[in-house]
Amino acid sequence: MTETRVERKERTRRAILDAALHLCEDSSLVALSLRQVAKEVGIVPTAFYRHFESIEALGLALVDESFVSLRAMLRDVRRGEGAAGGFADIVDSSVSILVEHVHQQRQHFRFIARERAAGPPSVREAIRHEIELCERELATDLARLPGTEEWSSDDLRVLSNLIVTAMVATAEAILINARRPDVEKQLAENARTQLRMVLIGALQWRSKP
Amino acid sequence: MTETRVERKERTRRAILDAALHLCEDSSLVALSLRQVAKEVGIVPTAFYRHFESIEALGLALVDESFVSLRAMLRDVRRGEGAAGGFADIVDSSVSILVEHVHQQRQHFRFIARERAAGPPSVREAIRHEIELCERELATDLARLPGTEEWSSDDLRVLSNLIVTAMVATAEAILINARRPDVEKQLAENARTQLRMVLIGALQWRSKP
DNA sequence: TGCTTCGGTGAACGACTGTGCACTATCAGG
DNA sequence: CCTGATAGTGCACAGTCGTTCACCGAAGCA
Repeated sequence: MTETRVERKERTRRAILDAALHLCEDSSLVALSLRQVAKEVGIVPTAFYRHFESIEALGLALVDESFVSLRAMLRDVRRGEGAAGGFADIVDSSVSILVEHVHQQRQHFRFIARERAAGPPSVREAIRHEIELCERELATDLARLPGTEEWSSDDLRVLSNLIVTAMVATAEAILINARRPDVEKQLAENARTQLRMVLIGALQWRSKP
Repeated sequence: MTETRVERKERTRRAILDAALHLCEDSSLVALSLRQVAKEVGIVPTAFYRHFESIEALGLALVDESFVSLRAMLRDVRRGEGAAGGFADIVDSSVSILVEHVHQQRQHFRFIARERAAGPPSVREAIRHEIELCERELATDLARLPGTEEWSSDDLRVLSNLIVTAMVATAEAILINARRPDVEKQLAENARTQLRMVLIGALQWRSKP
């Protein structure tokens, strides 16, 4: 025997997650049927229930998994910030890392981008919550940057929200234009310009007392 | 007789559009069935075909209709800009108009926000195209603002994209928090702050030669 | 007035949906 | 080694789905 029982179960679970991720590439979770997933995995429909209570539960598992990818990206971005010299370097490396991760975890980013707006309510809620956490983290990062010493925490959150929104939009645009390296290069350059514009504005900003 | 034949037909068509819009409030077009719509309207499923070739065609019609609402908003924004005094006034009035229109045309904005990411490919494409047109228009508006005389057209587009992205995100957030006036007020204030930050950055910006 | 056009009807089809239940085969632990 | 747990099977059920077809009745034009 080469596999223990829990290993086999985990393998099937993974196969289900992968199948769902694959089927979600050009549709949404709400238009996904249990039977499609089962057929893709190569199991009988009822066996699905051995692993997930419903498609919605599957979706929540995919949210968790996808945000592992996203957080890995944020870790890389932070490491880049530590190594980089000035603002320009931070912007350049951060966008490069974004582009790279979107490529490597295309399915996860696509899933988040789509289900954020279209998934079952609980999935939407979960994604919204995770993104809010990311914004909060970014806000504390921004607080450490020179020039933001006197900012109110509200303003930090607002700036953080703007940056996250712009980067999410960039990721979506990259996903739409996958397999078009020229367009993608332009999108990355645009994202860098946007970040620079925002940071220039931020450096001039003074919070109201 | 109170109604001519074309009037009756148009009335049914409207009823179908309204029913679809209503059913799309908490689901997506791809999870919408022809029979649901027909039942909601009060006609037999096959009668649907007298008005639309498919659900997808219905979606494209809804895109057209929704962007009529959105363009009406942009017209109001431009009128506000003409009347307003300085940058601060423009920002304040623009965001107010956004909030107001999102309320008045809740279903249309919700539809765009959702199907933009989750709709059938042709619907996504149509929405993407319309938003791009809006960005283009905003770019020409920005070109008329004092301080952007020396900007490259690329930079104008990039700034326009950033602003549109931020405003779309604001509209989505308002839709999520509908019926919570306190949250909504905060969101509007955040949007104003973001616009001010961006404009401050833009005023300092100099395009590369 | 008579004929045509056409929005809407109703039955029928084959395919697909989620879910329940009884079953089997196999691995893990006593 | 035997026994209980359990991942996966197979069948069945009642719905819903999109689409077809022949048909109806009233509006509109001649």
